[in-house]
Amino acid sequence: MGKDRKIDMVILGLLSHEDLTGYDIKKQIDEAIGFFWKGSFGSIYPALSDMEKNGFIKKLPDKNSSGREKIKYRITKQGKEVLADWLKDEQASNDLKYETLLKLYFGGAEKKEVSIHNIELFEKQIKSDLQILKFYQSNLEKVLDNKEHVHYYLTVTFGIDTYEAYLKWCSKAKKLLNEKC
Amino acid sequence: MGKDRKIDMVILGLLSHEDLTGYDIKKQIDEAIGFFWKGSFGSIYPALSDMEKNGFIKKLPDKNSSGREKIKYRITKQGKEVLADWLKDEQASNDLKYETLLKLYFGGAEKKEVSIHNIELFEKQIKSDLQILKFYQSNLEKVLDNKEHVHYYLTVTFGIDTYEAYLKWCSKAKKLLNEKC
DNA sequence: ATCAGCATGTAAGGCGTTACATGATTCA
DNA sequence: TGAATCATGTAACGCCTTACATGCTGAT
Repeated sequence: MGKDRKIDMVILGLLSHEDLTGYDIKKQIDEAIGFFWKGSFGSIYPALSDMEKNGFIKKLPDKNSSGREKIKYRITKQGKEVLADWLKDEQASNDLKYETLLKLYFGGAEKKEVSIHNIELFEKQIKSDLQILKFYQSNLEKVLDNKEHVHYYLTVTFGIDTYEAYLKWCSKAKKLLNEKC
Repeated sequence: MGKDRKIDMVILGLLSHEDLTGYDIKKQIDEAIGFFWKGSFGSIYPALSDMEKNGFIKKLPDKNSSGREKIKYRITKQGKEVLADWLKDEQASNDLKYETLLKLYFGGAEKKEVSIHNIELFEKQIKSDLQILKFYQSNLEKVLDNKEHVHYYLTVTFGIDTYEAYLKWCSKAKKLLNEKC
C-alpha cells in the first residue's frame, strides 16, 4: 500500500478498541490523545472512506432507523494486520513545533519583557492542561489491571512528567532573563 | 499580508542576527533549533524569494566573482518590524506529533515486548540527542554576558530538561509494563 | 423556540516534503 | 580523481486545516 498516513493508524488504533463513528473518533482524538496528536474532520472522513475501500474497516448497518445518519465503523482482520505492522515497525517520527521556543530563541531582538511574557503565556497554558491530565491519570489509576488502561496511563504520565518539567523550566528561565538581561 | 508562514519567521529571526545564504539557513535550522523545529530547502528557497519580493529581506551583491553562485540575504527595516510584530503577538501554537506515544497508546493490541522495544528505541534516540544538547549548553554557558546567547542558552536548557524528564519516564514506563502486563 | 451538540461530508488552498536537476569546490 | 560538501532551485505530490454546507436531536 505504501501510503502510510498517520491518521489511518490513529483511526485503526481507536477502532481496535471499539466500534466508532467519525464523530466519535474526532472526540477521542481531542480528548484522549489531544496533548500529543491532532486530527480534524477534514482528514478523518476521507481517511475513513479510503480505508473502507481498502478493506481495513467496514461500515456497520445503521440500527437506529431514525432519519439521522450515523455510521459506525469496525476494524477488519486486514485492518488489524496493518495496525500490528505499524506497531512493530521501528520507525517513529516525533515532530515537534514549539512556536514558543522559536520566539524565545529569537527573543534577543526585543526587550526581555517580551520573552518573559511569552514564557508566562506558555506557563499558563501548561498549568491548565496539566490539571486535565492529572484528572485523567487519577481515573486511570483505579483500573490498572487492564492491559489497555496501562498503556493509556503511561501516555498520560508522559504528559504529566514533561509538563512538570516545562513548569520548572519556566521559573528558571524567567529568573535567568531577569538576572542576565 | 495575512500570510503568516512560520518558516518566514525562522528565516527573519536568523537573519536578524547575521547575513546568511539559503544554505546557511538550512544548516542553522538543523543545528541550532533542530530539536524543536524543522525546515527543508524546498520551503526555504521559495520563502526567501517571496520575502525578497515583499521587501522583508534583500539580496547582497555577490562579492566573490568566482563562477559559483552564492546569495547572501540581509534583513530590511521592514523585515525587522515583521519579526518584532510576531514576537509580540501573544498567539503561539505548540504542535507536537509523537508517533512513539501513539504507538504506546495503541500498544495494548500487541505483546508488551513490542511497547518496551518502542520505548527503548525512543530512549536511545533521546540519549544521543541529549549529548549534543549538553555540548551546546556547555559552550553557551561561557558567553552568557551576551543577551542573544542567554536566549539560545534557555532554549537548549529547555531541551535538556525535557529530555531528562523523558528518560526518567522511559525507566518508569518499562518497569510498569513489566509489572502489569 | 432556540441553542448546543451530534453527525457527515466537500472544496479550496496552504504548507511542506521528497526527489530531481545542476554544477562548483575542497580535500584526501 | 573521486567523494563530500557547498549551493540554488523546481516539480510533483501528499497531507492537513479552515471554511463551508447541511440537517437532526435533546435540553432548557
